[in-house]
Amino acid sequence: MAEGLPIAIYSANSRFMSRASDTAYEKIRSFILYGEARPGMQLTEERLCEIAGVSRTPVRDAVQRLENEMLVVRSASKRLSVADWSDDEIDEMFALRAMLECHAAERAARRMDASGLDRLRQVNGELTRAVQLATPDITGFLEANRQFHDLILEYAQSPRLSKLLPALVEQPVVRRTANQYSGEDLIQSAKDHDELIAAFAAGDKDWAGAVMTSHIRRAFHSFHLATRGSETP
Amino acid sequence: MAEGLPIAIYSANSRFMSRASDTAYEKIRSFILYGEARPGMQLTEERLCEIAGVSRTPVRDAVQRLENEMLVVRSASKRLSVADWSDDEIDEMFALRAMLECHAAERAARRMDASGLDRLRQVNGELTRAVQLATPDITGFLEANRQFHDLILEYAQSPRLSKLLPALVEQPVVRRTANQYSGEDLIQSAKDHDELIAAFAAGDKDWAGAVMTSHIRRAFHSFHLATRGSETP
DNA sequence: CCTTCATATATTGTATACAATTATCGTCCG
DNA sequence: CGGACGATAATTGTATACAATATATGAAGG
Repeated sequence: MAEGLPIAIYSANSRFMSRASDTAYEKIRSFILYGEARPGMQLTEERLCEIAGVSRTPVRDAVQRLENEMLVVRSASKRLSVADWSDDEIDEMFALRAMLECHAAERAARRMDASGLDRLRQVNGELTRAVQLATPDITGFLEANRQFHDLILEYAQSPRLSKLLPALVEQPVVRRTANQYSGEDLIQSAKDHDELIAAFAAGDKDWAGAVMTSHIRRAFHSFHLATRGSETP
Repeated sequence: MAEGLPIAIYSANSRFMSRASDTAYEKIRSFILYGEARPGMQLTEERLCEIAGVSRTPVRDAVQRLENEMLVVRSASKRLSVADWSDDEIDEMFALRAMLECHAAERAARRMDASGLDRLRQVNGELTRAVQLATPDITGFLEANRQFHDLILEYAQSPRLSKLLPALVEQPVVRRTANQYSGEDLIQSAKDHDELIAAFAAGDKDWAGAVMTSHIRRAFHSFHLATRGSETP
């Protein structure tokens, strides 16, 4: 991190990584999230070495990280496989995420300053631009969205939270949800962010927390609708 | 685990561990929590090898786990040191723990069965016996307390939660709090557990959640009083 | 044909040597 | 005297060989 102190990392992948264990982490993660990996598929360390192009030592390092994020699971006999989340587990991820992001927003509301507000406004400006196009720019939306939530986590100033939250914001779920968003949903997201900024500017932690909670829970229900039809959870 | 499936592990140390990386984890953890380690003290992998009596490979494995629990921290230049939690961080741990244990209790309330209730009653019987002695048996209390909360986590049936919670229940804090407990506080703990069991028996998730929240927050305030005097957080 | 057990194979776990990086400390120059 | 620079030592990162463990295979016995 540039500042040299514990800073929020919302997404699991921070920017500048050069070590073999980091590239292994990135490559294996991509293989699981966007590659040929399928839920439940077995993984051997040797296979992962081929994918990552490094030896087993850094691969094992990367695997332990992925295990913590529960992207890979380890059987009783220590064999690895790609995680296969049940519907209940995904619901639980959203529920936990809603709680923790609400808490983050509350803390951030108490610690926000003018510079933070500026940065939030700028990022949400980009987000708004991305979603107001004739054909919304989903990738641009996702990146700005990540930055926005990352900023809040930074201002929450809680190393614990910064460690816990990333494990609950898994890209496959976020992406699947975003792809199903209607243009209207995306615009509502931008509006939520605007309201969050207003709550931060007012220093009203309860307001900020409430907006964040409904923001996440709306995403939850969009996801539900998109992946499982209209049954209410 | 006996059942062979993902089961809650409330305390970070499960029972039967034989591999070098596991013994390394245990030994280093004890060194930090109960040994000569001091907050901020620098650690080298070589030194940790001596402590654990194994080579660097399993030590590095153990260190990564301890890093996740934030018992050790890594500087920008990758050097290790014993974590030094600020007051705010400890407060934050209690706050997060209260949220997540409340959530666990709510889930457990929906999933509790007769066998679970029996097991909870038995464990809390042991806890009650330990605290009703003329000179309370703190170690016995801690062990029964751990088992009690562990059982709830097991019945919450949330692998995510089982992964997140242990990082928030660090023994130094628990122990320091317990040592400061008055006999009356300990007896109140046993009563809280009785009420939790009642809530579970009734299948009332809101009741269970509320009791759990006040249970944790009382511990928080005992801790505050014991370590920082009467200032209200 | 099914089960049991021993052997072979695959896979994970550990130690160690070496490479890369970072800190330390003394020296030189202003 | 103080700060920049460079050599040396300390520390972490990676590859690889070997050990331990788990799974698969297949033959023998019922």
